[in-house]
Amino acid sequence: MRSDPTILHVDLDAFFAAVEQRDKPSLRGKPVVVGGVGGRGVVATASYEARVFGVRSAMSTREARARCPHAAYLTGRFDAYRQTSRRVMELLRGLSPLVEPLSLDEAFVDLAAAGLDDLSVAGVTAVAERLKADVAEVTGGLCGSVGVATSKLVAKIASDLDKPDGLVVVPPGTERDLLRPMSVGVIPGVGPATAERLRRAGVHTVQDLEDVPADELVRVVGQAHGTSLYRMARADDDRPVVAERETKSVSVEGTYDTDLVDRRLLEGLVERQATQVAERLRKARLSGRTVTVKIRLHDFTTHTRSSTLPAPTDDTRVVARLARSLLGEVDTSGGVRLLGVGVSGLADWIQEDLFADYEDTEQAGAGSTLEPLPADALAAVTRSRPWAPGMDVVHAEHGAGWVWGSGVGRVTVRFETAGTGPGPVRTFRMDDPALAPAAGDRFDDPEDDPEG
DNA sequence: TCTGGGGTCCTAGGACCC
DNA sequence: TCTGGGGTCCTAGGACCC
Repeated sequence: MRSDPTILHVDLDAFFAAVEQRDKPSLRGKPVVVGGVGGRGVVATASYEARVFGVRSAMSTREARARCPHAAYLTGRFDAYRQTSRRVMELLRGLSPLVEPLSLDEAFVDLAAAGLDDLSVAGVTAVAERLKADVAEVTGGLCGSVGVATSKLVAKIASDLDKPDGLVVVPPGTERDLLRPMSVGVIPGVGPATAERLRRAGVHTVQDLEDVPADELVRVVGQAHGTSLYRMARADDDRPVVAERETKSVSVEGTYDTDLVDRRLLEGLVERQATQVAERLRKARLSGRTVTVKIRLHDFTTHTRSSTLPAPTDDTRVVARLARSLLGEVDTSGGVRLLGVGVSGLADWIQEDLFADYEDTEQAGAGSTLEPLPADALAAVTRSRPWAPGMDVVHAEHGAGWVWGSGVGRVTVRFETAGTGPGPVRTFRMDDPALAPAAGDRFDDPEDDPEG
């Protein structure tokens, strides 16, 4: 916790709905609900006019319609939201170089990095007031609620206290008194499940939480959560504002209006999602090793199946083939309501580096000096693990490697050096096109095989 | 026909290695 | 030959956030 209130949290009020009302004057002053409008949609954001009728985020659209039939129900226009968000984030970065976006409509700003002379309560209040006016100006009239405090925890809670269009600065030294009477649910990370566990232990307020010893908290909610809660209960939070955060995973999922049973349809959908994920990976210049499919069945039970490749990929065919194969490991005969495909284990080396290697090899092989791929290279074929489900494993005499590209009469293999990641790329002549392996196939080194 | 989509982080068990 | 601990990686599931 800092000695001055230098952490600012901004949260744009009813953001998606506010953008819609800004862009469509006929919606101003009226209930607006943005979210899924299909049979299984949920509310992403309700305007304050709709909240009067009890419409809330995460509520099913069906229920929202029952509560507020006369609202305008809109699907999201995310490009517009992103554009507006970008303007706000740029504004914040003009205030301080240290800005941590949490989502399109929320960010922390580190005022200690802003070069301000006056970090008193009055000083940061003036800064926050000016910021709110600037937000309205760059967004075309949107409101943001602002909290300023000595920590992320308290700044975030403060921004929520006077919504909409709020401004709360918490004077240093008053944090614990502010939190004590509040429900434990105000602490980020305490959701319904944790709140229920705490309730059963007799803990309802932050004050109650303060009275629980650390080891008991760990027993009730686990190691990481318990130690963190022990500190949060005391407003003891020194988490820094972090500007850059690495992407850890990329995924696409979809919920269908009716439960799907047809295998061919499911396979087609999963392949399409795999294609979208791979496209997004390439666009972001990322590649990843672990492919996961997510399957939510008719009864809302959710299953995931994942498989990790020896090397990262952003290749549509590799992701699609693996995803389809993982789908096959789950019994979907009762009907599927949601399907998803994700890639994680993202690599710190990017596509550009691979292309550099690949193109070098292509040029090196252009003079028809390619070595033939030995006939026995394709002797053994396995269609299951350990390498990866759905991938053909082929054996070569040239060490362990992955087929990186294959074309007519030609196959390119990127070899691996055991344990150290990507190795050299080599291209071989493929004399029998019928045997041509596909990208993602693995060439295994027979000398590694204990059975010879 | 209650329950989105895109993420992050944690836990727990097993494999494997030293 | 047996016992054992620690670390890392992988997988599955779950809680949580906006």
